[in-house]
Amino acid sequence: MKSFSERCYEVLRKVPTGRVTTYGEIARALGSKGFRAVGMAMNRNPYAPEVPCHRVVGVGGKIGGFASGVDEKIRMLKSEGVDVVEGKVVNFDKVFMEL
DNA sequence: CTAATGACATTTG
DNA sequence: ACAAATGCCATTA
Repeated sequence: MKSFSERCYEVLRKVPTGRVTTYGEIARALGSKGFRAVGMAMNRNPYAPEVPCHRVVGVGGKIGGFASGVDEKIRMLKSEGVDVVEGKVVNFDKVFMEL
């Protein structure tokens, strides 16, 4: 029996480079509305490079937060081709990955 | 087992 | 449109 967090990692690891998703989508994909619980799992993130937790943003493409710092998260996204301005993802609708 | 917390989202002011 | 308050779920103390 896998914990809720592992479930998040499973779906999140499906997100390819240059693409982002939201906490709500992940929770919805798991059949739950615990957006916050998803964030907790991301913060722990035991599967560092395997699970691209930095590709998870809030609704509307808002970056929200990051364990290593929001700046680091934005930097990684930009490095993957996702443009971020003012802590928000540009072209969010285009980079958004629906689960 | 109960209480408190958090990388959110939605509803009010 | 922005800021603050409330509600939600799972995890941790």
